[in-house]
Amino acid sequence: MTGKCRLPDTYTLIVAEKPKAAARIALALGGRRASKCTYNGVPYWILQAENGGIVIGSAAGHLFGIRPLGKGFPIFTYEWAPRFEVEKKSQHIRKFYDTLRMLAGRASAYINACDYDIEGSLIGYMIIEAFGEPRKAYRMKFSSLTEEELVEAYRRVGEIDLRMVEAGRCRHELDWLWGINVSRALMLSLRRATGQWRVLSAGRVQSPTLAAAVERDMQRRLFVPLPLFTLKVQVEIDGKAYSLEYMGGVFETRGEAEKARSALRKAGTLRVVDASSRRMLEQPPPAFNLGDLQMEASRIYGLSPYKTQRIAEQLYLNALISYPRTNSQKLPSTLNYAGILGRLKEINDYGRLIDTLLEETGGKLKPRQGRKDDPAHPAIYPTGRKPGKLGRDEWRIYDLIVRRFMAAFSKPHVYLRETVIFNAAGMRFRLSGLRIVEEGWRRYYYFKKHREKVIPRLRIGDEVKIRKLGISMTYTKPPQAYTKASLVKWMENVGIGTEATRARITEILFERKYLSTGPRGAVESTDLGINVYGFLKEFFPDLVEVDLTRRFEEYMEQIKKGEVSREKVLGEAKSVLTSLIEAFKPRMGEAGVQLGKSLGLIKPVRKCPICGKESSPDNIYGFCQHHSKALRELRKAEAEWMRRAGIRGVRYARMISRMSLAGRWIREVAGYLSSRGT
DNA sequence: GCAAGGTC
Ligand SMILES: [Zn+2]
Repeated sequence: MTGKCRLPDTYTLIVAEKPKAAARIALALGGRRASKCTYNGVPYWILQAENGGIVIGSAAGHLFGIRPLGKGFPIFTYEWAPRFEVEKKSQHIRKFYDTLRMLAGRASAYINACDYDIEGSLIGYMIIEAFGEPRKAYRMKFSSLTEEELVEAYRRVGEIDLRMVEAGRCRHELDWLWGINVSRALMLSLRRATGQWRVLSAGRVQSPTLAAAVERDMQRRLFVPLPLFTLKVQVEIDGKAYSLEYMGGVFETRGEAEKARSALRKAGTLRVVDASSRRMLEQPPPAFNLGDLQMEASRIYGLSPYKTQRIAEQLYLNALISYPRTNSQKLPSTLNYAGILGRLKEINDYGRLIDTLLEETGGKLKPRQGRKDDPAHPAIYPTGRKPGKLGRDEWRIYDLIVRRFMAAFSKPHVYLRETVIFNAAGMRFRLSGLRIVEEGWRRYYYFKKHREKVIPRLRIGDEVKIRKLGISMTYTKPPQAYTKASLVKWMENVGIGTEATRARITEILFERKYLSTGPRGAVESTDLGINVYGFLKEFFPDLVEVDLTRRFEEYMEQIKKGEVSREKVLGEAKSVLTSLIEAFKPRMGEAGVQLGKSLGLIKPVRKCPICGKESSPDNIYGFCQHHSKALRELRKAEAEWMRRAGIRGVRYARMISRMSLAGRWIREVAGYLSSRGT
């Protein structure tokens, strides 16, 4: 270390959460006077201010983690230790750790400048506690990394936020206590019953997510479609055929549909009672937050949310896009939009499009802002830096972000919704057309298809002849399957996990083989998943509820306000866990047998003739519990099928067994019954 | 080996 990289005799060490933030802080406080240095490849900055030296170093997220003290179950003893000692995969942390230790050794004061939330407070404090002196610690508070805000935050640097630190520690420790203990309960149960060891897990975020996925999949597997009838009316206008939509919806029974059809047949013609055209505006979508990006990448390219996230993180590290782990749909007003668009013009694909955008807006660049916000980061936007060679999927994600950014400045998409309403025999029918007036933002972000449909001009009083008239039988539809992306969206909507963890945590459920994906990315539950969910609901019901996160959040708020101590909250959690575990222990083996059976490790006493799993004692065919349930659902729906369509018995069973809309267990049971003629 | 949360 010579010259500009020699540490000043006295200096304040500013600890940032990540190198990119450290760079922004150095730039804001020192401008060109800040010298960038490296130690083991980790950057830090030195600058001389009026009131002494400043050194800016960086963490890389959490440098400390929890490890158990001792063995066994339950386990309530643990300690905080360097991350690279706790997790093998965290070796890259070491060089950040070493650099901060080196920088902290000779500092005379410390400023925690990590993100202003409980995690950031903890990250910075643990470093200062380990390498420095908490008595000389201060806190910088800011919600964005703009120069003005950083300068102001430094000027107003305050006392260290010990309560925030306590809340952060408490959150980690609570998650650890619940997660590790209940995961061990699962694994020990299985081992007690089968002698086998296998990784199983449960946690505050993953388990409610498992519950949501299993519940939805069960509804689908047990779904019996019911018949519905609609009128199919085709008219001829100027020699062209058009299909009309019956505005009364659907008929439940064939009888009602037939009555309507004969009335219509008698009328023979339809009279136009209303013809209108409505101008519709579709506002531009706001710039992406991570969840929206993951949803769109899944919808358009079939990319999993985790893959999308990893790509976005890489684009961010290559300075092509802003910070991606954000919930915000808002672009900062301080951003130089014209500058970014000007640089994006250099990229072939966007040159002409950006010309159009600048012309269209007349240079007035005001983005559409979304509703969702984030305490520390704006929506995702391109930096304008020209990308090198990107892979196919990398380009796709980058392109989505750029186009969505452009679209945010554009005008509404305008179209005409044309509607003609017909009447005959007291029934109403509709013919709808769509004409695009102005492409607007869809010119830039064209991934949502909008099809034009031309319909003839008609006036009130016009009569048209019915050309074809029929009844078609349709069916009620099962609830939509989750995809990985919609499961992540579900987590976002109920407020569990964070941008950084949601996709990763859903992947854990697939890794554990609790869930799998079927056709078109449909999330399906496995037998193991269903049984792990059953286990948790029975012995640790708190853990499958989203509400546990709400309770955690309330505790953290109370700790932040100083209304309750970390020790008190942890003490309560331990006592709740202790009593749940005491109730669970005597039934550990029995619970393990269920898990063992779901994995095929324990032979059933009596086999379900359909799937070979353990028979349910109350079922005359010897079906397992799932197929017994399916049988009950099938019987329940039979009366309804008879009433609506006059179908029952073997014909009913045969029909259902071939319907792809019917749930899998339902089809299997129907197939079994129809092959036996019952 | 088990969680969830930071970031590389
Ligand atoms: Zn079965």
